[in-house]
Amino acid sequence: MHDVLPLQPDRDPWLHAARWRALEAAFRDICRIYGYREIRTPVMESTELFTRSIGDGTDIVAKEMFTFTDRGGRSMTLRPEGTAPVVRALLEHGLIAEASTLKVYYIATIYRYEHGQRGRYREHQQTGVEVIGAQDSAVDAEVISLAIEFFRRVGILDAELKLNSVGCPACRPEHLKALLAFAEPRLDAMSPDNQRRFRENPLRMLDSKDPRDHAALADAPKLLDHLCTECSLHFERLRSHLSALGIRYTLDPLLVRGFDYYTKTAFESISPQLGAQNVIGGGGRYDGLVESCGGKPTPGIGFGIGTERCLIVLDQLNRALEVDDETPSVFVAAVGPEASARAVRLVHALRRQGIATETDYLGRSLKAQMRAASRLNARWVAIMGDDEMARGVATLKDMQSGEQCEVAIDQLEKSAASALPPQPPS
RNA sequence: GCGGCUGUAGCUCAGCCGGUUAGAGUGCCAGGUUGUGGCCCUGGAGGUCGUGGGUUCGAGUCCCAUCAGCCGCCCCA
Repeated sequence: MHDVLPLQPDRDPWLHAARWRALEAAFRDICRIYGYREIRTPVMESTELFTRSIGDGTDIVAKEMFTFTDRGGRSMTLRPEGTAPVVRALLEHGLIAEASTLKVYYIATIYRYEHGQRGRYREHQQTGVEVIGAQDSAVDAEVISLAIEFFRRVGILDAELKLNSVGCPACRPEHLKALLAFAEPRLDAMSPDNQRRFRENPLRMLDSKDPRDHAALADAPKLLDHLCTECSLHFERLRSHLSALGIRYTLDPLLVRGFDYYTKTAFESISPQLGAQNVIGGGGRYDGLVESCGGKPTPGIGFGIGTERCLIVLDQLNRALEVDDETPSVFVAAVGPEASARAVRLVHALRRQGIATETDYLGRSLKAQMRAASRLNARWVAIMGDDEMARGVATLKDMQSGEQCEVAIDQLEKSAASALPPQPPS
């Protein structure tokens, strides 16, 4: 968990709220271009939604959920992922219709009970999309290209795409049988970790980092070699779409995702900037999920992107997102009680005209106020002291050129645009 | 959930084999300019030494616990 701050911290620029706004704006924009609409769902759901959809045996369900019992005795869980709640909401509101396609995006806070470290937080944010109702591999290509295009736009230029197919309920058991048969006689040669995986999650044996496991399983049966004709065809078409779009990827037969509901297409984007937490986005197809949530059999596909990880990658790459302007146009510097009282009205009048205006409330010296204005990068300072009060004017200083002139306060309040000197193109 | 490292001023960090008033840089405030920013000079404020116990005549320093952060594993965004 971490705070997102109003000013840019020296050490971790990515904690600056302005960067979060910029990244979210870029995501919303790319979603608009691709035709996705926003959905927002509650942060907590019935626990059963996740145990049913993600799968009992997965790490997330087994040990990473924030679960509690509410006063009515129901088991509730802070959402550990974005897809299941979206499917639940769309079903509940009857938005999933036959022979139609629904495309949504979300920006959501996600909770996982695990040990934090850089890039991995118990509370973090994911942006994601879901497409419900289409099984065409062209949709897989669209979803992947949306993610890639997002990375490109925000400046994550080193993202690598890994692709795999995890098959479907028709072909997966075949492969699993073959894998178990292959692995069993070799168990003694493998690491304790992999002996555990053999029982709990055999697919994960394949991407072990232990050299012993690598050697023992080098010739293990690959998922891709056991795909049924439907899955195989789907995968081939997706690959040809991706190459048509010029999207580069590496085939990773060992890529396995952490949720049980995935079928066919699985993909991940990784960035070498991140160390152990190098996955910045991942997703896949889930053709059985809608049905298991109580709907009619309906295909679906989506992905999630980690906001924190993207922002950290950008820090590492030393790339600054273009953030919105938070600098004031005018800083009103009043000296003395009479001028300060008058300044309250001037500040209000300027703001009414849509001019970003700041002022000082500490009764500091003019020098200190000038320094504050300079630090805020204010374009102009309106100086009001006893001299000015006596004549109903303010001294207007151009902080770039250092030139100053006098302007009637009344005029500033009525029409500041005409009173302020024309702004030179910056 | 497992293993390792680190917690001293707002920030980045010094602080010797335990020794008396805990330092620097930067930032902040003020003055030098009796009403004018950025540069420079001078001064000032600011610290429960993460927290709680223990050892000791004496603990920022050693020991234990705890919390937080970081690195790796597991897993994942």
